[in-house]
Amino acid sequence: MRAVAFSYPRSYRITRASEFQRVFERGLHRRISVIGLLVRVRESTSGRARLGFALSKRSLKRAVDRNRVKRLTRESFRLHYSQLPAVDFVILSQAEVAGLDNTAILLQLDLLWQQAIRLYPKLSPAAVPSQAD
RNA sequence: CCAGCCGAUUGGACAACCGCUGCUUUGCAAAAAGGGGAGGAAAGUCCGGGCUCCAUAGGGCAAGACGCUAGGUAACGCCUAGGCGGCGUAAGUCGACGGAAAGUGCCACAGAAAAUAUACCGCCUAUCCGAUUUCGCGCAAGCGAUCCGUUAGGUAAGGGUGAAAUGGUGCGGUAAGAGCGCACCGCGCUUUUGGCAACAAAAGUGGCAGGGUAAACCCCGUCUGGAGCAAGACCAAAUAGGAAUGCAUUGGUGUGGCCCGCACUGCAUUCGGGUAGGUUGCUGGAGGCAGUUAGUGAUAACUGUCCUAGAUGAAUGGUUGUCCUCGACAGAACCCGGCUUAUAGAUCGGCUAUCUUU
Repeated sequence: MRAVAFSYPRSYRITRASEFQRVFERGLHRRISVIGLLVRVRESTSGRARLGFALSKRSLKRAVDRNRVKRLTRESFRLHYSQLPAVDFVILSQAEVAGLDNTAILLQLDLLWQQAIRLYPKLSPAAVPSQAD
């Protein structure tokens, strides 16, 4: 049961060019920003939260840094998935991320998910925040 | 022992939990289990190939790359061996290392002169006699030499300039000088010997060509058709732009920088089409490892053995704990061979020089 709760299958990702375009459509998305990352968000058509990346070579020059951001974001997304609203997230990078270490990036991601939950309270699955651990 | 040179390997380890991914097995399916999952540079995209399509890649011009010799290779701008030159005591290492007696261009400043050479100072000879500094002879006039100067000529030994000035040193020679003559060194040419060759050595011969720059144009030799896996092939919603046959041969397009050549396009008739998306190309290969043989070596041949990433918004990870020397540069995207650049440390092998000891 836990294995199901924390998995990250293909259906949790944005895979089609048209779906990326939908999120980027002018005036229809919302923006969330934390240190080093910009996120564009729009209500998902699939009824669940999905994640996509648009990391530019200009902001993150080295492939190693791009991979690191993707892996950490995916990991954090996976662990917070049960609390997230049914929206599409597209992650854009800024050059400062390369200077942050893993724990700092994970901290920023925590802030990101909290903002998303506040923005879309109706779409979030847990109306009652689960404080029990 | 210390100081170096060359080559090679490695690039935190272990455990737990939570994930991702392709393969195999089980299963109707959902899923489960098993074992696999970044690099020496995966990088820069600088060369060379394979593969694919364009015509089967053909002719000419243009353009570009390369440039000591021989070999290796699928090929190369790579590698190996050798030659020559520079650096180093040495092991070694570095070199766009063909041609400047085919032509053109450029060479600041300085200097007389920078290339058909040339005479500024100096040196020497002759001349004019002007002057009379000094000396000799003479009673003197004067004569001879000398010095300062005029004119004509000889001279590249010396000075000065420069990155570079018609080869260097010595002896002879000369009015002074000069390859003017000779010896040795350097250079050119010829022959012989060694070497496949680059080249080296020896002998003879010529008094001796003539600055630098070819990463300036250029000349000589060798090589190169273009585009790239978003190549290309297949299945196929939506929408008509397609195919075959006949006719037409001017223009347009494919074609690469251009020309030739080649293909397509136009009209009629009959059939049918290929954008989103998906599948494939996609990893078994000029493959790795071990051995034997040939070769100085790069490498090749043979035998045995192994299968060792294949993603597609794009996996190969995250957290925690323990240990240590506290972890560098950095992430596959069709695949190989190189080159270049980045890289904390650790390990191994071979070699050189100095000192000490034997």
